[in-house]
Amino acid sequence: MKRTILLYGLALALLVFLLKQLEYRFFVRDLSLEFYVGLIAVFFTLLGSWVGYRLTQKKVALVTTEPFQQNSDQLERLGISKREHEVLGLMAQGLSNQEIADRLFVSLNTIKTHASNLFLKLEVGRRTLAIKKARELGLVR
Amino acid sequence: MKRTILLYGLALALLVFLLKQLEYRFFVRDLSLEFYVGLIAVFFTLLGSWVGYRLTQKKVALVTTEPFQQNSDQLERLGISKREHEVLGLMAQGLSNQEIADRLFVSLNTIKTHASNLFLKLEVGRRTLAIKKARELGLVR
DNA sequence: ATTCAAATCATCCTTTTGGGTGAAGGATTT
DNA sequence: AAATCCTTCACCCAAAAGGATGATTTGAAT
Repeated sequence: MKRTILLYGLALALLVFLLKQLEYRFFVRDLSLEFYVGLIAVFFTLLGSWVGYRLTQKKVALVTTEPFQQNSDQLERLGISKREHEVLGLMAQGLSNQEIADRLFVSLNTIKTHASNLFLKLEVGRRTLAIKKARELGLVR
Repeated sequence: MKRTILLYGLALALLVFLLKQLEYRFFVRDLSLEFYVGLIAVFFTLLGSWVGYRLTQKKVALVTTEPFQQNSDQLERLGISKREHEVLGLMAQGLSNQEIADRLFVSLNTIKTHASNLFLKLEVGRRTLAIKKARELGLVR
């Protein structure tokens, strides 16, 4: 970002310098104002859209390669505990309640309780919908 | 897109017009060239990055809503029929077998048969795993 | 010390899913 | 015509998931 601003400033300075040179060396005052405006407009339009492209590209890259930074807010908002989040993650990987129970060294009933609470907090009535919603909210994966 | 180009042209024309007016009414030739350049640069930088944002936004939307071209090969490879694929899609949206049956105007048993065949072809034993695998193979969504 | 949320487990009961098998009608291919 | 595939549906049975409720323990906050 700092590099971008720096480049921008340099480009601006360079352009002003070039125009000044033109002005004194070739009496370019005779050139129409439209010409100036057009030249600068084209230049900065290109620069501007390049910058815009750069900025959005970074955002896209973040989204696609690292879709994980917002889950905390949502987790807190929905009141999902650490353990519940853990269960939710294993659920999203396609594990059955029994497999989750074995993995976490607790009973099947415990996982069923966690699952029920998760469904309440996510406002869904089915495991598949819970997984879908959790993914959409960025809570898992 | 045409609207964008049109807006762009109008903005450029408007700016030239305004500068012309300034030039004749207030002898702005006395104002420094740097002022001109700066003004136009800021204006077109904003316009340019707005356009750039617009363009990339569309690209992003396309990417996120349409990541689809490879499923056909996998579908054929796994021998998944049209109807089965349809059921798979509704499954991935979190619908229950009963809901899928209602949606497709067939009986619950029919959907269960499709589901069982899908699990065989996808080599999974659970609905959640089928959804996960289907997603990974690009068969749905 | 009391309160409170989180985590654990249980029991009972219903619904959903999944597995296995069979079968009938339709379309396509051989 | 026969074979094959797709789609549809049925029945039976078992496993998994889900809903409701209550209880115990533990750790953190008040």
